[in-house]
Amino acid sequence: MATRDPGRQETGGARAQRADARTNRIRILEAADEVFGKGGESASTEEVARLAAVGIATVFRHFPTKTALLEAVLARRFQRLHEEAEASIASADPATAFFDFFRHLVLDAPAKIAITEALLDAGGGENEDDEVTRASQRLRASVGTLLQRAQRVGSVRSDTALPEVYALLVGASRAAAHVRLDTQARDRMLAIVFDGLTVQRSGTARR
Amino acid sequence: MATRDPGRQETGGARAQRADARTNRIRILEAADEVFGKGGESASTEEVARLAAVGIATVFRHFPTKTALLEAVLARRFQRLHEEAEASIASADPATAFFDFFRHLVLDAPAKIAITEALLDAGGGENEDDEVTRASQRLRASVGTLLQRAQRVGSVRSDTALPEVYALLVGASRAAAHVRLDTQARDRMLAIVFDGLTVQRSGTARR
Amino acid sequence: MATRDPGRQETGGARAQRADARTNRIRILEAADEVFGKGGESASTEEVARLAAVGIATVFRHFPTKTALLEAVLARRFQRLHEEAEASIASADPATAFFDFFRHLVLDAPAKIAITEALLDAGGGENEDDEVTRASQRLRASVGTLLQRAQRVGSVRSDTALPEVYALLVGASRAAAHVRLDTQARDRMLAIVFDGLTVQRSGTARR
Amino acid sequence: MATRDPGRQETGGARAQRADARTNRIRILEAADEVFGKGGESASTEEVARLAAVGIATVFRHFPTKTALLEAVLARRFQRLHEEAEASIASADPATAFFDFFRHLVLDAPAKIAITEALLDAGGGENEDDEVTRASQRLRASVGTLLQRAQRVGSVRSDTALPEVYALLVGASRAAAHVRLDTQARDRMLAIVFDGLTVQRSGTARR
DNA sequence: AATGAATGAGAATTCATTCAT
DNA sequence: AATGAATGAATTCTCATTCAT
Repeated sequence: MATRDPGRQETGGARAQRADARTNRIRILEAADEVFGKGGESASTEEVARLAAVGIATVFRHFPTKTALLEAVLARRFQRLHEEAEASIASADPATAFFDFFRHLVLDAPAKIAITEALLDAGGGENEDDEVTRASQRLRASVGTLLQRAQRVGSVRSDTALPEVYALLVGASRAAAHVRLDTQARDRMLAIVFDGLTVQRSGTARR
Repeated sequence: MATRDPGRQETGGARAQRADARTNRIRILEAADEVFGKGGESASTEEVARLAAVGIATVFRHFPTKTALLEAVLARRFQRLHEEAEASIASADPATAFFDFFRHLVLDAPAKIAITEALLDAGGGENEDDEVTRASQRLRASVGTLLQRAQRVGSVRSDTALPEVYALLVGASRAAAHVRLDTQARDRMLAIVFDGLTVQRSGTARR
Repeated sequence: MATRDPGRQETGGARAQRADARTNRIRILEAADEVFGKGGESASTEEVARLAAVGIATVFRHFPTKTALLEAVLARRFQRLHEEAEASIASADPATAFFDFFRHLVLDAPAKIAITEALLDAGGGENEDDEVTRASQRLRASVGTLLQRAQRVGSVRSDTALPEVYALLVGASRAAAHVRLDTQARDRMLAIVFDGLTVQRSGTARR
Repeated sequence: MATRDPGRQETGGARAQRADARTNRIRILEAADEVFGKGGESASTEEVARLAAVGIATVFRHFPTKTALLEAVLARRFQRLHEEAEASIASADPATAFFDFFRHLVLDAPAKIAITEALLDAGGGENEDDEVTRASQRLRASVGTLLQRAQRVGSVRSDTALPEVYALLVGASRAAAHVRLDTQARDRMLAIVFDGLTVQRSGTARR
């Protein structure tokens, strides 16, 4: 199904083939992202192959097990979020950067449910040394940077740390993804969290 | 396979047959709660049977499909939370009732991951008329009552409504269940949310 | 579910019970006749119990296996047809008796598909010595008598014998039961068979 | 499990993969024909796989449901009979063609019980638009042609039509398949039917 | 490197039959 | 004698993974 034009191999055979393979790899990853995004991890690998328009064996050539494929999808998602966070860090003032990234994640969550599913399961103190974990930790580190900078300029209360902020980010995203919220309710939810992140003194009487 | 332990009969022969069935039903539900709690809905019914120490057919006699079993488990969870919420309403002052129930849910979440999974997926505007939905809506209604009472006494800001509060409840629970948080981080997370729920004016400059 | 009034046992305990049992036996047989008639032998025994309004265990008490139940149903059907055939023999002139019985079976077949199913499978040279076989052979014998008498008065050609006549009877019934035939076509089918049974010399040129 | 006998490749390597699949498909169909022929539709798909010497999943790859497999078997049977009928039409004089085809079906029936089972259930006024129905109707149409031609040359009485003739064909076949008939009885049965089909005036006095 | 066919290990579900009351 | 619960074996179908081309 993939172009296997023999003529192309004449000049730089191996390279041509690899380009082909790389194309397929990406097609498969994108298909997998969509399929697992919709059907959860219990969606079938065959479905991925179909959407990617490659044979099932090709999927397994690129990713030796279904788990490997899932991990690659996750790692890619983490990587992207990490890059977005890094872009935020580079481009904007600390407060805007932090809150915008937070809001961005929450707003996008319903469209990419599975992303936040992934975020959840690969959050904090991992131990495995695989690509997913590393990508997840890169993202976490970026969020840490965003947080620190916002705290340094006084836009986020100083008596809070990354673990709970990350947890809130994850939780709010998942909530937005699963619970049906209209635009205004979602904004109000964010307002609550943002207010809570801004307030200086922790609540008094309520317990 | 079922423990036909004669010792069990000691409490009174007459209650036997029917009681046995009821016992099994509960054993199955509890096994299912645990199995689906850990493995998600994709865990196998056979596993449930094994844990409940009954034959597979017994599971299907009590719950004609896997879906029915899942729904029974969910409904039971919702019902319990609903009862806890109602107890809160009855027993405590509005502010304590609301915040304690919120905290209670979040603290228990890690131990009962699957509960919050369930909360997530069966949250808001349902349409089906099954037992799960009704149980879910009863819980939601209880939370609504808790919220209103806390607002009436001024312990929760008045410019917020059930949808986002419920979403936050769900989100915080899930976050606590999945992301590894130590006790202090968890408390700080709650502090942020509670502060956000307490503040009267929605934040100004940050956006 | 069946009346288990202990008071009734006082006068002639055993007898009373048996009457109960006999009633149930018949209810079960009738239910089985209907259930297997519609769903074929692959219909479930539980369905029979439900229709008979007895517990499943009661069915198995009366008929130790599903096969036994099936056989009892069959035997009963054969027995009834046998009785009808015998009644024909007793009451009518030989020609009418034979052709009417033939037609009667064919006309009734669509309503009682399963009867003819049974007829088919238990036709000729049986060897087992069970009740079904004996009942089947009684029916066959009756048809034999009907045939001989019709032949003796010259209404059926003399160069034909029971096996093929019985086969035709069975075949025509099954055809009428399964193939959708309107009334006229059914009559024409019978006319063909009856003409064939009447003609004296077997066809000449056709081959 | 599949006979991956290398010897089979001798005819030409290139045709391999696809050809293997086609071979398997046919093997499965033939196995299914036999298995369902003997055990009826309630025979198990696993049995078919075993007889075809392929894995169970291979059966389901070729025929996605058991029903699909059954239909394929039926369609194939109808198609073959249709082709035989067409061959008759092409090759022989009308009377011989008609009566030979009729006899042929009846003689073969005992060897292929299930064929006549199929004939029975998929005979006349169908409504579904699947392959089985179409194949069945092609056969029926062929028999219609055979009949008309035989009528046109006066070998079959003119006051009869396809429905009852088809029903007789089916009925005689089923009878021959199930009721144990020796050769002579079978011939006499055919003689009766053929005589009935030949006679011009429908019977007088008998009723 | 890519493909589609093949495969066995489950998974849900049904059923005849047995047990305890 | 009657009942309903319990059971394991069987059945249809799915899926990740391997093979041969």
